[in-house]
Amino acid sequence: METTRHFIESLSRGMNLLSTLSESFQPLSLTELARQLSLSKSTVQRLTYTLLRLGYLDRDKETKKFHLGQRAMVLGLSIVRHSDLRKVAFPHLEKTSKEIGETVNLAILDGTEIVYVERIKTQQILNINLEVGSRLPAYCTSMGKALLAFLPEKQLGELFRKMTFKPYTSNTLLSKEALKRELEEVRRRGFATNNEELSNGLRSVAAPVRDASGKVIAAVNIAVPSSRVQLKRLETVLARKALETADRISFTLGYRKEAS
Amino acid sequence: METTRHFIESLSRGMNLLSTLSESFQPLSLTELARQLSLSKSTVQRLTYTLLRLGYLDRDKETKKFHLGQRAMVLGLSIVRHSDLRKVAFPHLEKTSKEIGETVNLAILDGTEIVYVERIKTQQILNINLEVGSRLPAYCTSMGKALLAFLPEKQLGELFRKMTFKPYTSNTLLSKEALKRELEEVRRRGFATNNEELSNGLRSVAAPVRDASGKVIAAVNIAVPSSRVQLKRLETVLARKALETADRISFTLGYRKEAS
DNA sequence: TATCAAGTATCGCATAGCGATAAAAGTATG
DNA sequence: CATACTTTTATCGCTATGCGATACTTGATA
Repeated sequence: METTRHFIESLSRGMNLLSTLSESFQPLSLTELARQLSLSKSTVQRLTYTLLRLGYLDRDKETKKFHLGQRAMVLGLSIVRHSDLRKVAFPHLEKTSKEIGETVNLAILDGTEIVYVERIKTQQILNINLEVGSRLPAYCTSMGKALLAFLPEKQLGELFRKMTFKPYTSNTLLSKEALKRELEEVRRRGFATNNEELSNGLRSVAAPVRDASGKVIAAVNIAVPSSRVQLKRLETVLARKALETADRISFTLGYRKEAS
Repeated sequence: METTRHFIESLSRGMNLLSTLSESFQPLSLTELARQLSLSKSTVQRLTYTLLRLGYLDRDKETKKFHLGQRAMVLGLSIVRHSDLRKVAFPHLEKTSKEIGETVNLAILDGTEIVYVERIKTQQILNINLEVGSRLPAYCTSMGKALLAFLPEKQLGELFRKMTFKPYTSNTLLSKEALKRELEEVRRRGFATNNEELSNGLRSVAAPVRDASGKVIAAVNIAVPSSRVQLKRLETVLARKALETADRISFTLGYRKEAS
């Protein structure tokens, strides 16, 4: 198959534009979009014209900046609603949260970041504000590490090339070598921890969720305030809970351990 | 401006395909997509190839059917997360739900249907299963009627042409004439009711939410079991609550009544 | 085994989409 | 208010991109 003649460049560009705007915290101008997408202004003009016409974008009359339109909202809601992963995982997450009385999360990997798919929050106050759709760096989050650990070597190598390490706390891993060792530990134990690496006062433990083919597609974690949960309890009791939850979800998704 | 030369047909087709699949309850084959989209198989082959390559679609190895991919999930989550309407409305919905102890919803109009944007559910059991992203016909729902009532004549006329009326209950409105009279009543009173028109045992009252320009962009409703709430209470006490909630959201979105 | 349908692959073609550019509009400054 | 600069809007020649028709392969069924 002549693959280059099957790839529609203009569709790809349109999707990139929509994705860029969906991750932007403020409306963007035509010139800024052209800059971020490395496209000519006239190309972006046509892309935005098309998406405006279709209702995926809207435009502020005064500032001329673009933001997402109603059809994008409808699309986003439909996508999230029909997500099998989220539907399957929700009852399991809820069960675990009720059993242990802690916040339980589900996330997927996008590039070098995790994206939160679902959150079951307890009433405890945590000191970072997260919601469904929030993104965090993978390297200093338990779910991120659980996802990175089971990537194919080649893909992991590519992501390493893109990673920049930032010292959030004195515990944050700051080099590829340190992260590699950590990921080996994750593979050995089957779960990943975050010991105040993203934020002081926050610990978590995560386990990988597998689909029917055995591929790790998501991660579940249990997040706790450090003041209440010691690292030892995290790595034993709560790790077991995270693993059980991930296994239940994986089973519902069709994963069978014997088959791998 | 030469608008036809600015509209990118292939981008439009790709968005339509993605939208179709996001609203489908099961995976779709290449042939079925071509049928639904009225495109040639080879065009759909290229569209799907592109979206597969970008990660927006995935494909089952055995059935060859397409379903949404991980990047679609990321996109959907980002869109929903950054929705101003939802962020603005949530605290107001929550406040009202706490005050009256009933289920409160927010929805937008897409074609002849409403799409649920947010739901604050109480513990009471209701006999239809709805979630964020769910769609219902506009003509027999209070939020649908609140949205239809304030559409421009031309747009409303176009939607009337697309509507098919189905007798969900003995109360369901079954003709354009009846719906037109109902929408006049909505405009007169400023709110819309659903008196067991969609489902026996269910009543609701809805009020329109306006953006800064005064355009009705969403609707809020309060949904109750018929057994507990008489129509008279719905049209007085709860209608006032719905209107107040909608007004608070509208105000936060920048709508100023004096300006219109 | 023959038939039919779905999926995959090819290719000629013309117009769809591109980018360079010009014109218009908006903003900032002295 | 004039000028300079930036952004947005509009135009147009050009070519390669995307199209659809079609052929080929694969899979299912009677």
